[in-house]
Amino acid sequence: MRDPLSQTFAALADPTRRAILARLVEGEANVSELAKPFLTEMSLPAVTKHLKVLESAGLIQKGREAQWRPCKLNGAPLKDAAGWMEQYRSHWEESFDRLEVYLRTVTEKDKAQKKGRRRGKKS
Amino acid sequence: MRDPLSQTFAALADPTRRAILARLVEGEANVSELAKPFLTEMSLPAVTKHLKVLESAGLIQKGREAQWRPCKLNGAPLKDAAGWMEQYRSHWEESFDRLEVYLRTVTEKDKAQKKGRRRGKKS
DNA sequence: CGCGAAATAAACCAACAGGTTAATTAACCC
DNA sequence: GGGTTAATTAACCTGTTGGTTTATTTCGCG
Repeated sequence: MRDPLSQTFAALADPTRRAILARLVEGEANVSELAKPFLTEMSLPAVTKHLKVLESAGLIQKGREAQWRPCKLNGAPLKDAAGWMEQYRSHWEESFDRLEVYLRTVTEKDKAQKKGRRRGKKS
Repeated sequence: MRDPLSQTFAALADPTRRAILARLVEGEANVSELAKPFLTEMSLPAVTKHLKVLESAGLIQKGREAQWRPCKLNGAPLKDAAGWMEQYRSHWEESFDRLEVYLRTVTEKDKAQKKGRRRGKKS
């Protein structure tokens, strides 16, 4: 049993699960509705497993309504994940490396060279 | 070989690797410096492997200086990760569920007026 | 050169992830 | 009760992860 943050990131580290979460933004859906887009690539039990991963990471909550299991998104764990990332914002928001920046300007100059005269410096 | 986003999240889904990134915020460090805090829990080759995961996820860059491999943080991949998450901000920032909101207001009223009028109707 | 330090590579292993098929549970409806 | 649908469980398989220990590479230095 891992720590919650690890569990959250691990749950997000799969495109199927991310797609499920994305679908869930539109609103609740039961298992077979969620599974529909994936049934060409994988079986229903496979989706069930993905849902179990999401659920035990706390990213979704599964209810029960007769034979259906309506799933809904729970964003709470993302808060901690985003919080952890926040600490690195300055490292991605620009110029996380002077050399990188230097190379970018050089590249732009190369491209613009044929008639270069002060092009925009960031696309 | 997975898609970049999955790779990024997978790399973050381990506390050792997150700790290494956190350390790297302070500045560059070579492998044995990075490994030092973990050598009670695991061997050096284990750390090397973690670094390889981080590197192939693009989260660090490893240079070479004589027999040292100075590692530096590269925040770029976190940008996409944070970008993906952004879509869910409203779901964690509050009121991702009406019941939740309802309960919160109830709680606030409880705290604020210490003599409740109209308590919750469902447990 | 030869030694010591930094780091990686190789070979191996246990545990887990992600998928399968087949069987089972649970609920509805006639 | 029996059939149908929704979903899960069970048993199984394969590839990957995260760790180990041992050996090897690469460099600086006296």
